[in-house]
Amino acid sequence: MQTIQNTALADLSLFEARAQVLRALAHPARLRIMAALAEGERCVCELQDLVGSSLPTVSRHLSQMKAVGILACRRQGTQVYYRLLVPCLLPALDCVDRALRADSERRVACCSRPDEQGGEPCCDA
Amino acid sequence: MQTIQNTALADLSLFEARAQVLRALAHPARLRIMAALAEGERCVCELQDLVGSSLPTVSRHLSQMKAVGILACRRQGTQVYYRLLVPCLLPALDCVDRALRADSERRVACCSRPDEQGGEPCCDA
DNA sequence: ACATTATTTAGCAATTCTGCTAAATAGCTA
DNA sequence: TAGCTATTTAGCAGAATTGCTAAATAATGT
Repeated sequence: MQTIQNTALADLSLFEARAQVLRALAHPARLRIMAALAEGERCVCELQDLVGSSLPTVSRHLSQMKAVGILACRRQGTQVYYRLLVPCLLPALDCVDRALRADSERRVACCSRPDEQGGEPCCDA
Repeated sequence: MQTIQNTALADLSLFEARAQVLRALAHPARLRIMAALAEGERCVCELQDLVGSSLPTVSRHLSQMKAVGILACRRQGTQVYYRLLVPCLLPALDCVDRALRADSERRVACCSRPDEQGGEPCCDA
């Protein structure tokens, strides 16, 4: 019997694990941190300047990313330097940007009519 | 100047917009849906069987993904078929899987010592 | 030991997300 | 029109996330 879920789709924990990684990325401050770490390791205080939140908040963002294995850190004196462990995430985020561009073009294409005499809805239901 | 148009990603900073797309992915049910739609469009009822939640819940997951522009839908009779709009997200998710594998290997490598006489912490602080 | 700097942890209030049921809407057919 | 199926919307309660301040920990130097 061949249902939709007989490939990798049936594996429950895989999807949960993927979701955890994505949640660890899905925050503007954490994405800002990712972009900074793309250029090399940074200590927590440098990252605080970047994201502009309180230091404990930045520290927790870093912990969340470290907990799912996308960052690592090393201590040097009193400072802790974080670095990116999964470089392929950067091109993956590029795809997110492509999605954003495609979406905004689509909105312009279907919503920019001078007068609104049209009967059908702007985008598909 | 822009029309008021609905939403989501139009007037946000780049990092906020990216985060919204990632949040739209960061749920096991939605990732399951993504995997199914990788093989072609599916109607809502098929996807309900796949994720096993109530129909309204599945519908809302789909709306969330559509709101950020990664899915689109078309109506055929009483059914609504959803499809993937941003195929490059699939290899991007592969990178997430690589991150997961790397993380689990790292845990094995640093935590599997027969006896725990070691003084230093298992992984870096 | 004490002080200083850098970072993390605890704990709290506010917000957001999730999944449900009930009700509304959309399209089809008799 | 009414009746039927498929889907969406509304509204609620419970859970998770966020950002803060205050307190704890870590490494270093006096």
